[in-house]
Amino acid sequence: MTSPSAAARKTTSQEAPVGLAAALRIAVLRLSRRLRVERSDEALTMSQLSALSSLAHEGPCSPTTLAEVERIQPPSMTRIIAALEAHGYAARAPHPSDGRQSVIAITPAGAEVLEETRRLRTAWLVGALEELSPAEREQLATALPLIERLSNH
Amino acid sequence: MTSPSAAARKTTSQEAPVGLAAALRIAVLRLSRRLRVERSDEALTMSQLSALSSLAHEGPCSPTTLAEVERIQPPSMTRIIAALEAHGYAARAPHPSDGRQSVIAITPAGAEVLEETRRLRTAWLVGALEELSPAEREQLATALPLIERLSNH
DNA sequence: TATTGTTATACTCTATAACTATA
DNA sequence: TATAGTTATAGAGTATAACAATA
Repeated sequence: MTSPSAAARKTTSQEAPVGLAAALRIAVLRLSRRLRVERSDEALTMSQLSALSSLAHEGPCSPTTLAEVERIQPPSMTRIIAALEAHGYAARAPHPSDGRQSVIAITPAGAEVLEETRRLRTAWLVGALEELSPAEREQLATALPLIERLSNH
Repeated sequence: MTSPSAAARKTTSQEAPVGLAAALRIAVLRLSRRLRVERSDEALTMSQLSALSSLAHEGPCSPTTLAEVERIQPPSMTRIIAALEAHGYAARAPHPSDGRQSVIAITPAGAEVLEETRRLRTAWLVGALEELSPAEREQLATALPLIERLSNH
């Protein structure tokens, strides 16, 4: 299905939006493939960058909390944090009162690389977005919170 | 970044839509995670289903053509086709005039499972979409072709 | 020589199960 | 006993490099 949007649009206002679901699934798969390929720098992977971004947003928190925010399992987060620590972009401290927990915090280097990587990493996507018209970018921005709501369903 | 849409909207109509790019990247990563998790049946993976869908859309074609349509490298497509053949959902025939090429075609069983899996696989997403209003689904359907254009950039 | 496709290998991302340490 | 986190292991998905067969 090279262009599933026709089927998507057809069923939009119907009661069971199966066509829209199928088209969205494929569109998201393909764009995520492209985004993985188009990371030119080798510093941070997408998952690491997303976790670092969440860490900046949440403030210092436990690995489990971060796993919940990222909607992955704790063992997966263990590996991501290990990579961020190895790069010096996150630091671990013991929890003041609960010896089982760790507190993960973003480092100044992490905050710096986050800002810089955001610029570099999104360069391809920015280039692609610049080929859309302002009105089309507005349509995309309108749809983004809807996609976020789907992820939280 | 739990809700990047505010930043996204803010920069939408500016010349360099960096905020929109960053938000879209994260939204796509998270929704693709959810979609991977929410495949309850174990019959076909997302990549296999997408390839089978492309095969149905393109008609019989070579592995290289299919790899180009799916925007992955030929060795990756080799594995996907092998899985589809093992399931009996795709069949391989020699090219009539070029001995180097194979012609891959979807089988009746493949077409059947494609239709059935589409229904089952998208059940979660359909459920999520049904919590949007018809107007919001319309907004999403409007944005979908834009996402497709980004993937083809 | 150029093209098609496969095999070999490696890396990322993620999961579940089992374990340790602490509460 | 329950919770936080790690380690061990496995599987999907993808890539590059090297190869074989054919044009």
